[in-house]
Order: sequence, then structure tokens, then C-alpha cells
Amino acid sequence: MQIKELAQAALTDAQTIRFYEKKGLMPAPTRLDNGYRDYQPVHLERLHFIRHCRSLDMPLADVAELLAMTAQPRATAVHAEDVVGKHLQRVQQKIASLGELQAQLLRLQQSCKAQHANDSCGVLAELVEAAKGEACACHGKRTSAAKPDGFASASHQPAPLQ
Amino acid sequence: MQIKELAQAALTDAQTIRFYEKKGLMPAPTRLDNGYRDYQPVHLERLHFIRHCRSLDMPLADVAELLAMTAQPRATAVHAEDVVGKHLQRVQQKIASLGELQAQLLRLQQSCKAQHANDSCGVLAELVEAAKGEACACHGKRTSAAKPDGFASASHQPAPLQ
DNA sequence: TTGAAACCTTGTAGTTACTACAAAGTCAAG
DNA sequence: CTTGACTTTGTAGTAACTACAAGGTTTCAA
Repeated sequence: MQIKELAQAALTDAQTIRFYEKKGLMPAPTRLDNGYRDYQPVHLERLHFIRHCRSLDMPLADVAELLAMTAQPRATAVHAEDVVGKHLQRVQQKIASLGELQAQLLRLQQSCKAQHANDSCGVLAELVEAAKGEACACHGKRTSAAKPDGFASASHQPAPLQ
Repeated sequence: MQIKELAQAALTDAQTIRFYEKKGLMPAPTRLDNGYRDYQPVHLERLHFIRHCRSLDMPLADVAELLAMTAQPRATAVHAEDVVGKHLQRVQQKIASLGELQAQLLRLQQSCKAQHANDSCGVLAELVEAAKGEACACHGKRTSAAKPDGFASASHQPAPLQ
């Protein structure tokens, strides 16, 4: 199997496969005389596994861990649960943050409707004012706002959603 | 005002400010004789605005757009609503995807409890099987799964949450 | 035979919004 | 005079790819 064939079978891209190989997630296949990669069915199985985990939005580090476990016999049984459990927690945390964020953005939109047909847009005015106000601690909490993973957790008046 | 003073006033980092300057979000301040940046109150106001938008998880491109609007008089009033509205849509879409994802992960965990105390962990077995199955189209839909923004949208049996 | 099309190889750079580090210059206090 | 805290610039790293460049291979048709 050439790389493109494998890619198509897993509905992914040849470059993605090379990327996984470089990262150690896919084993390096044997090469043909011309240097082309030559894949076996076992590679497809592994690639399917990776893509499935990715469809569950798991980071590649987690996938690598799970792959290592599948190679081991047992003893690691509970650990696989942990990996999935931690991922679930991350997802649930993101959902919570985004819920708060949504509430804030909806409030922002509301404030616009109240002002619209006016000189300046209410949204813009609101943003400018919010940024000015001493009371606005929203962009202060380094522990929660604009985190590296790209999820802000809204912090001023975290009104419950509905 | 030196850069660290400005940073502390906006509860952010000096390097972040230089980063914003390089990206054109913060105007280059005048320099002191020694080459140090010398900031005015207007810079703090702008930085506050940026950080506030970031606390709402807006991409810097959107923030730049909003900043450009604040400079303009009117005519752009409706457009600011659009920027916020689009961002809200993105957030809501993420919430929906993550809801589906959560449901899938919960199902995965369930399947583990059913199997546990067995040879191999149910989670792992489930993952391996799911990846094998022809029926599993989850990691096939290139349009929805594992998108560049890092949000998978689960696609097999998108069972409603609760 | 020549050329084009479609594959393959490697390497590099780009994406987001920073963060961390290195090497060097500046300034104030003890 | 040294120590420490600040500043400057530049570079590299993060996640998971994606896109591109420059070249080699194979196959098919004119």
C-alpha cells in the first residue's frame, strides 16, 4: 500500500501520516526500491485508531499513551480509563467556560439593541466602557481568562445560563 | 510609564505588550534616551480594550477590526455587531460540538464499567473496536471531525445529551 | 521520444496567541 | 563595584496539522 492509498482508506491526508510517523505515532514502514513507503494492513488499523481518538478530540499525547497501552498486556487497564476520564473533564470544563462566555456575549448584544440607531454602536461603546471601568475585573484573572488553550472563562457577573 | 508598569496596570505581561506592538494592535510608543518604551495613559486604555476583548476569547484579528472601528466616527456601527455576532456563533458552535463530544466520551466510559475487572480495559477495547469497524464513520467526515480549530464534532450516533 | 500528469521524497514555513529563553545594555542601591 | 531589577532585541517553542518548494519516479498518451 502506498501512502496515498493508506490515507484514502483512513479518510485523511498523506502529509498527516508522515507527520504521525515523525511524531512516533505511526511506525516507519518498509520502503520500496524507489524509496516509497510501503504500508501493511496493520498500519491502517493503527491509523484508524489514531483518527478515531482524534475525532474524540484527544490530544496526540493521550493517543500515544493509549497506543502504548494496547501494546502492553494488562496492568494498565485502569490507566486507560484515567486518560479518557481526564479528557472528559477537560471537555466538560471547556463547555462550562464557553457557557459563561456565551452569556457575556449575549449581554453585550443586548446592550447594543438598547442603543442602536444612535450615533455609535452600543456594542463598541459597551466594550470601550467595560475596558475602562475599574470594576471590570474580567481581564484580570490570569488564572482563568484567555488561557493558553484558548478558552476564556468569563469572570464578571457570571450569570447562570438561562 | 515603562513597559512593566503598563503591564501590571493591565494585569498582563511586558512581552505580551511587545507582541501586540509587533502585530500592530498597540501603537509604538515614544522612546526614552536609553531606548526604553515610554507609555502614556492612552496606551493603557487601548491595552485594557484589547485584554477585555481577549477575555471574551475574541481572536486578535477581530480585536484589530474593532479597534479600527473605534477610530472611525460612525457608518461602521452595524459592523461591530457583526463581529460580536459572528464570535457568538463560533462560541455556540463550539458548545454544541463539545456537547456531542461529551456524550461520546460518557458512552465510552460506560462501556468500560460494563467490562472492567476483565482482562483488558473496556475503554481500550472499545476504542480499538470502534476504530476497526466499517460502521464507524466518526473519523471520516473531514468537514466536521478534528477541525483546525481543535473542535471535533462527534458524528456517530449523535445522541442528544440527556 | 518527449511531454504531461500524478504520484513520491525531503525540508521548510505558516497558522494562534502567546511564553520562555538568550545575550546584552541600563539603572539604582549598598 | 557589584548585585539585582529592569530594559532591549531576537529566536524558539507550544498543537496539530497544512501548504509549499524543489526534486525524483512512474505511467500514459501523442
